[in-house]
Amino acid sequence: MALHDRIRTEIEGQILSGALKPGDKVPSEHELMAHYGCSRMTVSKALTALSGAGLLQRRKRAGTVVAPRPTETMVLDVPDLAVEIARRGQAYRFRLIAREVRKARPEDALDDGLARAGPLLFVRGVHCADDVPIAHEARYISLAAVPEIVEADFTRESPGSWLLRHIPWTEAENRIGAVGADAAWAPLLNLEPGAACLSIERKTWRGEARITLVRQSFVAGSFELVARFGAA
Amino acid sequence: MALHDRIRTEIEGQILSGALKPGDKVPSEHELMAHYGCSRMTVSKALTALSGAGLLQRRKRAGTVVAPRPTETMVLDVPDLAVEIARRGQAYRFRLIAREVRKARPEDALDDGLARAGPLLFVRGVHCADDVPIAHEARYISLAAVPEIVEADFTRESPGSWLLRHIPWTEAENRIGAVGADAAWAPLLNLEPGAACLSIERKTWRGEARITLVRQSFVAGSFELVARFGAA
DNA sequence: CAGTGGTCTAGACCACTGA
DNA sequence: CAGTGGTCTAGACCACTGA
Repeated sequence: MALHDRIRTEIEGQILSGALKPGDKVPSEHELMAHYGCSRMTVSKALTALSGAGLLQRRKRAGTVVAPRPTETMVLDVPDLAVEIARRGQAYRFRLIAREVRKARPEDALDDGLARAGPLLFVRGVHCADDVPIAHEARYISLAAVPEIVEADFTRESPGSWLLRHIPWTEAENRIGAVGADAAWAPLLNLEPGAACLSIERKTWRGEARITLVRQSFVAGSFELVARFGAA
Repeated sequence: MALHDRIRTEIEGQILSGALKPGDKVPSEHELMAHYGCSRMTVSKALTALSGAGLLQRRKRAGTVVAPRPTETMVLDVPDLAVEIARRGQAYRFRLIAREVRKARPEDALDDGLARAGPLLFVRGVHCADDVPIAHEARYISLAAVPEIVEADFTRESPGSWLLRHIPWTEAENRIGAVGADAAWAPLLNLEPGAACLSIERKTWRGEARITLVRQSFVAGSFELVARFGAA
C-alpha cells in the first residue's frame, strides 16, 4: 500500500469512526509531513483525494476541516435492460407498438428543452423477458439532434440501445418513483389499471444538445435498482 | 484553470465527443509532457483523476487506454426525509405505531447478517408531512450493535435520524422498486390494498457490524429519487 | 502578514509486462 | 529488456484569507 493511500485511509478511518467529527480541524500539511516523515506532495495527494470524495473541506489560511456530514449520495447502478435480462438467463425482446414523427403536444408534458427542439420521433413499445412483458416505454427523441434515427429499425433493437450505440449521452438525469398503471398501456403489460409500477423518467443530453426523454414503467417485482455507498 | 485541469478536461472532451473511443490508446505521459510542455507530475495528476473516474484504464508497459464504455453508474441523491419535507415547507412528523424487542422470525425475511445478530429492536411507524401520511416504515435494528437505542424516544425523532446522529453508517445498500400496498399497513397511509407505492429497502453497516434493515413504502407521487450523471 | 492550501518542477527509483 | 505507469522527494512561487 502506497504511503499516500495509508495517510488517506487513516484519516478516513478517524472520520468514519467518529474520532474526527464534522467541523474538526485536520492537521495541516506541514504537521502531517512531520508526522509521516514524507514530502508535502504525498500528504497533499491524500488530502486532495479526501476533499474530492467530499469528506474534507479545504480553505486557504483556515486549514482543512472535516466536511459537514458524510455525503448522502450513493452510486446507482443503471443496468442496460437487455443486458440485465440476459444476465438472468432470459431472452430480451423489444416489442414496437407505435412510431411517429410529430411535434410536441401539451399532453406529452415535456420539458422546455425538448419541446422547443423542433420535430420529435415518438416511440412506444414494451420490453419483454422470454416474451413476458415487464416494462412499458414512451420515448421522445429530438430529430434535430439525431436526424439519422429515422433509419433505425426498432423491431430489432430498442431505441435505448440504438441511441447508446450511435450517440452516447454525456449527461443524464433519472427521476425514480412509483405510479399506478395507466389504462392506456396497462393491457400491454397484462395489468389492471392502477397496478403498482416502478417509474423511471430519464432525460439525456449530449453536451448542450437535448437528446431524448423516456418514461419507463416496470411491473412491480420485475426489476429493481440498487444503490450503494461504501466499500461493500 | 490549472494546467492539470485543462489536460484532464481536454482528454475527457475527446472521450465524450467520441474522438477517442473505448480501447483507443491515449498518449503516454512522456508524449503529453512534450505536448503541454510540463512536468510528468502534472500529466500524471490529470490521467490519475480520469482513471479514478473510470474513463481511462492504465496498465504498465501497455500504456493508457480509454475504458470500455462510459460507466453506467449514476450519483443518487438520498435526502433525509425530514429535511426533504422541511424543504417543501411542510411539517415533518414520525408517528410511532409499534416498538418491540424480539428475535428474528422467518416472516421478517431478513438477511443472514441481521438474522444471526441476536435480539433485534423492531420499529414500525409512519412518516407524515403536515400530518398527511406519506410513507410506512418497518425497521429492524441489531441491539448487539446499538445497545443504547433502547433509551431512544421515537415519538420525537424517527429511528433513521436517531441512528444517523448516534452511529452513522459507513456502508449502505438501497434496493429500489415498486410494490402494491400491503393490507397490513395500507390503512395507515389511507390507501386501498394494492395501491402503487415506491419501495426502498436499505441495509446499513458500520465497518463489519450489521446495523439495521429498513423497508420504506412511499405513497406514489409523494416522493421521488433523482439520480444524475454528468456536469448538469 | 503569516500561514494555509494550490500548483508545478525536475528529477529519482521502482514494479510491472508485452514487444 | 525497454517503455510504461506508480510513487515519492525537496524544493518553488503563488493566491488567498483570517488572526
